[in-house]
Amino acid sequence: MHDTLSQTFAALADPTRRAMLSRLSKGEANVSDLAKPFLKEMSLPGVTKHLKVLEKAGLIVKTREAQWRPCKLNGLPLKHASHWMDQYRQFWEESFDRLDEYLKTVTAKSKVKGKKR
Amino acid sequence: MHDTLSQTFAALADPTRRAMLSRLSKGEANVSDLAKPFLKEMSLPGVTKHLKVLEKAGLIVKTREAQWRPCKLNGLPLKHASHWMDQYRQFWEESFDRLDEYLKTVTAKSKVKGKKR
DNA sequence: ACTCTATTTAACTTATAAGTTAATTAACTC
DNA sequence: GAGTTAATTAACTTATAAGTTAAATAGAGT
Repeated sequence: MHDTLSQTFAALADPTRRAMLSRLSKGEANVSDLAKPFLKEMSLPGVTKHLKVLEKAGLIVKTREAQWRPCKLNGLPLKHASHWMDQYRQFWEESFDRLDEYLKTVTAKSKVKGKKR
Repeated sequence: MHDTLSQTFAALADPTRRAMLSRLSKGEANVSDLAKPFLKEMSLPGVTKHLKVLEKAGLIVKTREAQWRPCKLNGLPLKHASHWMDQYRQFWEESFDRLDEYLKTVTAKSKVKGKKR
């Protein structure tokens, strides 16, 4: 699937990539900076691949500076993802449960009323 | 990767599954209800598999009612995902760009100052 | 028990993701 | 131009995801 939202979520569905974004939220970093915390678990080309996924998803922007490739975070895809999630906010906010409970109570009461109590 | 956040994002990284969640945000639905919009593009077992992914990610809860399996949306994983994203909010909100611009201006000015203008 | 509807499981294929090592490109330094 | 550092590409392996068809299970209704 190559729709934008799917690409964004797919890119976020990996702890290594999320850690890279977290690092970038503290400021620009080049590839070897970003790789450093992972080189015990992973090869450098492995890191490059993760960065490619993030770049294709538009979550990072890679520029050129001599032999380095400074990367910076781009929030736009996160904005879209976050807005998509907002439509479900009622399903995790406490007020929803309360409203739900309230509506159930009301419905129950009107049923009793309908029975000419 | 079987960490919770990865599972959530992976489950969301598919338009069919997101459409199913959207349907469930309008109320409970059983498997065939959920399947209906996709049966031109996909077989029923295909649908079942998508629902399993959503269920394992905790995004839906499946119950039993005779031969039907009513599903309902569970917002908790979305809550966690949304909170995770919040740490990046500054990267998509306009105020960030402004702060960024402001800081650049300040820096530029102090450089001039440093030159004993 | 037979049958119909709803849903899942099994077994399989194909595509994609995630990782590797080895080789290559790019830009710098001496 | 030889060597060094930074990063990527190529070629490959292995694991997982996404889909299929065919068979099986679950629960009614007759």
